Amino acid sequence: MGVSKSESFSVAQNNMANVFKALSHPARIAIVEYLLSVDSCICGDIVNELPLAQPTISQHLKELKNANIIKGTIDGTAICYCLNPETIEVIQNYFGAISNKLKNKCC
Amino acid sequence: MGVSKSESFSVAQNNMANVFKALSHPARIAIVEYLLSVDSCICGDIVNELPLAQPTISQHLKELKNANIIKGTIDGTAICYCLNPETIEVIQNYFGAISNKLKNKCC
DNA sequence: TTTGTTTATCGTAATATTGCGATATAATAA
DNA sequence: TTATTATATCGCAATATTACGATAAACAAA
Repeated sequence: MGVSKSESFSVAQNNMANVFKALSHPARIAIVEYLLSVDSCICGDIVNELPLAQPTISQHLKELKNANIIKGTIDGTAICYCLNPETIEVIQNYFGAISNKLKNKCC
Repeated sequence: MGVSKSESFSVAQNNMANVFKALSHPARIAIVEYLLSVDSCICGDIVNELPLAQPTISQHLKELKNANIIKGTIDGTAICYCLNPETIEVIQNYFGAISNKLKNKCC
């Protein structure tokens, strides 16, 4: 027991769950909001913004990257992280469809 | 360590993270999609739809309820679950705002 | 080359999540 | 009352997540 029975669900369901899992931690929400708040994509000072150690931030960034929520491009010594509009759109479309179906229901 | 440092983040950030945490498991995505697919709100047969035991489903429903993603109303012996449009709207607005801000950025 | 800067990875302790059998609770039916 | 039905809770084992110190890797500057 204790194993998530992901094989029992569709690939699409697992994909959506993974995107939401990446967003299921306040630190990662804070990272997303920080990336939105800065003008350019010259990041890397996230460590100075959040009350977490550098390895912890690096780990959170990795999870956001794996879920395609952010993209990282190498810029000399630093790495430039920014949000991936494609994944934001996927999420928007998912909830847009839910919203439309909900309108035709009794609830 | 291993404690999620949620006190270090804003209430709003924690709230959004909690909503996404509720959606971060394929079984809960499957429950949401099932609730959308049935015509009425007369539910409770989710146990027959998903390959999980009744206590497990009950636990997943509790998490969706705690995150205000679904509502349950008592209907005799059964309980009628349905999606909560308010929370769906909150999520839509969140990504709508992200999308708008992203349009004005270099990425 | 050596030094400094930036990010990633390893290892590990603390804690949280997942799944389910057993059991409890609550309401209806006989 | 005693079933029956539907859902919730308890308790526990297996596994996953979180956080961070130590360290590595990659690159630029001196």
